[in-house]
Amino acid sequence: MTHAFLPVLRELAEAYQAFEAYSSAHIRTLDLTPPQFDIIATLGNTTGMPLKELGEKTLITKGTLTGVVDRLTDKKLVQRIASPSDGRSQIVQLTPQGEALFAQIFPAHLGYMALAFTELSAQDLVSMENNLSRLRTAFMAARAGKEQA
Amino acid sequence: MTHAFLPVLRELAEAYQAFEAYSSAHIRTLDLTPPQFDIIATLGNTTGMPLKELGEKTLITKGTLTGVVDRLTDKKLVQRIASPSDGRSQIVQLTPQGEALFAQIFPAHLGYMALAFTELSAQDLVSMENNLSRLRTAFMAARAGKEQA
DNA sequence: TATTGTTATACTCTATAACTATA
DNA sequence: TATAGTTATAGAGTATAACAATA
Repeated sequence: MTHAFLPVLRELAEAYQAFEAYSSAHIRTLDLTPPQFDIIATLGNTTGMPLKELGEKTLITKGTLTGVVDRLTDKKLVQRIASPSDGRSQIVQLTPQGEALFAQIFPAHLGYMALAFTELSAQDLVSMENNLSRLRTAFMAARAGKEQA
Repeated sequence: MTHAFLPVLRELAEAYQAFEAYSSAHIRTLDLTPPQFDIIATLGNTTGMPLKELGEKTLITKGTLTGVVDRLTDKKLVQRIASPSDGRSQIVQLTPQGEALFAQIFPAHLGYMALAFTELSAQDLVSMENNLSRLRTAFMAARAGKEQA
């Protein structure tokens, strides 16, 4: 049995691309890019967080994150404030406009995504969640193994 | 039960990102980008194909594809030849150097990817493949539903 | 010395549309 | 008229490294 994992890789890539295509079609109608939406969604219902933490949650590296946050600042959706506890740190938070946008589009986006799941049972969802979690763990373990080698 | 699908979306995104991070770490050591590797892998063991077909298989749109193929041509890894049957069509194929590179790196990449699957059983793989296929189908059906609406 | 964030560089990909040359 | 591919445009994300301010 050689490379029986190949169909899994192919299906993973295709499932993700189908998700991404479906999701981003909606996001682009909101005049946001997927990374910008990710940041708005991450900052929603919080009082803000340092750029470092925002980068960890969205998997955007710091050099890139500065640019994405700049563009959201130009749109008046987020703002930077100095951290009270660390002079090196900038806290990013939604502006009132950003909060209003979040309150409007986040539920709408969930409703849009829900349309894709109407044919799947609760059992299906649990099974998928477990399988995907194991897959993620497998890649992370392999990467960690490579690092120490 | 509201939005029970959300963990599935999160796990899908994280599993894909873990896969992408692991896979592309190897690809970058080969001095290729992921789209470039995708093209080399698609052209390997073929006699070439029109840009249109290459775009369909790699999910790269035609305007972008011209640029990616240009960069691979600069590296002497692929070449364009005129289609014998359709004067509008260009066929892209690996050069001898491209074929040599494919023969060298494709098995190496499979071996690298296999390291991530050592802990998963054949049953696991079948289950994952089925779940991912259903997920992809769900997104594609939702997108098709939106289009006709 | 180490860390947070910005800046700079150079590239790669993306979306979109206009354009050409064939069909 | 429609299709294959190129070109043009403008943006947006990526990797990387050097840098300033602060810890």
